[in-house]
Formats: sequence, structure tokens, C-alpha cells
Amino acid sequence: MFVSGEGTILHADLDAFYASVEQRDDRRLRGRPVIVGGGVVLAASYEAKACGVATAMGGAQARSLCPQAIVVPPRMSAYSAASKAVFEVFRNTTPLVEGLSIDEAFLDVAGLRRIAGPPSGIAARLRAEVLERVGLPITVGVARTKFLAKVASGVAKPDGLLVVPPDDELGFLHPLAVERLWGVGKVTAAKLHEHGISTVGEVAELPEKILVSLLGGALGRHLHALAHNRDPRPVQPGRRRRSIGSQRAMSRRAPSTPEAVDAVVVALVDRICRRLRGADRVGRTVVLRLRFGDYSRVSRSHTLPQPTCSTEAVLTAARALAARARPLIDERGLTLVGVAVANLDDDAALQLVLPFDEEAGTALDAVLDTVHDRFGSAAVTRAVLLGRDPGLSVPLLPD
DNA sequence: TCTGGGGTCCTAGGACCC
DNA sequence: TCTGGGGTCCTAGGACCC
Repeated sequence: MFVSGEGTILHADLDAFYASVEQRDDRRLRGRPVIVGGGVVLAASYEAKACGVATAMGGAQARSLCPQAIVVPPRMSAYSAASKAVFEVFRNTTPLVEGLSIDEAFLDVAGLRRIAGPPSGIAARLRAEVLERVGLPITVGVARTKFLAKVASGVAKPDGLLVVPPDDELGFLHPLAVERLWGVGKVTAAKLHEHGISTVGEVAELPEKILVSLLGGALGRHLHALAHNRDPRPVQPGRRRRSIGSQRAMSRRAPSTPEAVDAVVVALVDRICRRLRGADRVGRTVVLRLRFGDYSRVSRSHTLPQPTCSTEAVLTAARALAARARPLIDERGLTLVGVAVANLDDDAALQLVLPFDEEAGTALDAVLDTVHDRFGSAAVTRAVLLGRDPGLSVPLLPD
């Protein structure tokens, strides 16, 4: 495939997102090392990163590396609002926006050349606009493929813009460390290092078969393709979330009695189901995730016959899973509980059609009983009855 | 130095079906 | 006496990402 001119895919990535929001909102933090989060580092400003502080690092280690750092508690609603504002700037640039997380997205600007000029100019204006409207620094990578655009923004960070010239993509890519490849983490990097492979170019020299035998089918083929700069994935604006979950750390000191675990499970399920209803989503699989004192983890899951966003239905399943895991909890000591609902369905409204017999005065009660059983009491109060004959159709409108 | 909270995707085995 | 080939769904675990 030959494409002339610059690539048309932008990867836009906010720099040290949470920390940048804190610096934006409190001028005393500007230019100084900032750590967001106490127990572990959720985000570190570039001044803190210069001391060696990294995301997900334990708080004690971070403070010893950077004693002068200012530690602030996270303000999730502020980050969420900032993210919304940034994504609005993205969508003003092009409708083809694929969000990857709260702070990064792909933008396809292929169709904009006539009205907005070349991608490098669009990218420069995008950065200026995010800074002006939201007050946050953002790095943009521009390339012909998503993968390369993401690599480019990673290399250009912080507060940078990097356009990968289409006629020298491999020249840009091959000298990079394998860790730059999307999908190569600690474990995979270690396996590659064992075989004397440390750059992308060295990965490219390996036959696909060898990579597959080393890393498994999907990852082997994926890395082989990426190392040769093959990435046909289009920017997908419509991507939807596939699971919604919530988790909470448990105190090591307090014993995780069944009652204590249940209280956490109830709170998590309540939060998740509110989010499900708020997003007009329903799910079928309930997953319980546990982490223990020895850092081992397990998950237990159960798939329901019908998708639901009902707190009661999800809670019943989650409680049963917790009961199954009880022996492990007693044995290893609980440090984290998570619940997730997966197998999400896009349907905004569910329809339930039941036989309706006008003669029998209990027909409506029977329908509402069924609605209650399947979707919970909130659905009953929202059920709108439509139609008469031969069935009664009840569209359920979640929150 | 022991660690948050939110996700994605892949693998592998077993049940079950034709 | 011992057994094909294909598929789907579910469960559990693991690696990885921000």
C-alpha cells in the first residue's frame, strides 16, 4: 500500500494528566514535583519523574526518591471534567475520535486536508487549542498507522509534537527499544532480552514462527506485524466499553469477616449498577476479583441467563461468588475486593413480552413480578406499559 | 518497597452441540 | 474397542495498558 504525504492518524496524549490538572488548578504547584495519590502514585508531574518517581510506585518509595515532592490527594471529578473538555476539542477537530482512556485518543484526519490543511498543522493547532481552552499540555504523534502514531507520541513526550515521515518509518522504528512496542511489558521484554533481543529492529529480523513459539500465537504475530510496521487497524469512533467494574483495597489490619466483605461487595455492586444504568448498559457476567496478603489473585465469575443492570440481581450473584471464595479468604487474608459486570449489551432498552390475559386480573402483577425478578425494583417503577393484544410489551428504561 | 483503580485482550480446558 | 472434526459458550488465569 502506497500513501503519499504525511500520515493522517494522530495519537493525542495528555502529559502526566492528573498531575497537570493539579498544577493547572493550583499555581503554587507549577514547576514543582507533584505526586497525586498517597498509597501509590497515581500520577507524577515531570518534575517528580525527573527524580525517578513513576506511576504505580509505592508512596513510601516515591517520597524517599523525591522528598521535596508535594503529595496531593486525587480529585477524580476534576480529571473527569478536564477529560470531557479535551475530548470536546478532539471532536471539534474531527468526528473520527477513538478514545483509549481518560487521557488519550486516536484522531483520523484523513478527510480534512482540503479544509484544514496537512496533519502536522492540524496537530499543532490541536495542541494549542487544548492548552488554550483546557489549560493542559498535550503531546501528539502523527503517522500513517495507529501503532506508529502512539509510538511517536511516547517518544515526543512531554509537551511535544512528532511527525513520522512516511518515507522513513522503519528508520524511526527499528532503533527503538522493544519496550516501546504496544503490548510489550515486563514479562515479554524479559523473554525477548533472554534471547538477546533489545530493539524493534532485532524483533523484525526474527521469523514470525520463532516469535510465535517464544510468545504465543497472538502476541507473536502481533509483534511481528508491528516490527515490520504493519498495522491496518482503522480508527474506530464507536468503540464501547466491554465491562464496568469497581474495586476497593481492604485493610490488612482489620480481619475480613464475611460481614466486612459483604459490606464492601454491596457498596461496589451498588456503584457499578448505577454506572450501568447511567450508561444505558446491561451485562450478563458478574466477576469477583480478589487479591490476597501474599499478592496472589483469583477471580470467580458467573454468567446470568439474562443481561441485567439490577442491583439485586448482580448482588445475589456477587454474594454467591464471595461465598465460594470464602475458604481462600480465610486462608490467605484479603487485601482487595473487586466486582465487575462484563459481557455488556449495547441495548438501551430491554423488551419483555409476556402473555396477557385480560380476564385474569393478575396479569399485570405477573408481568411486574417478572420485571422485578429479572431487572430489579427500579425497573418496575419505570416500566411503561404498551400494547394490549396479544401480548403486553414492557420497555424497560434504565436510568 | 510491598501496591490503586480503571480497563483490554489472549489462552486453555471443559461442557456441550452437530 | 476406543474415537473425527468443527463449532460455541463459560470459567479462570495472566499479561498488559493508563
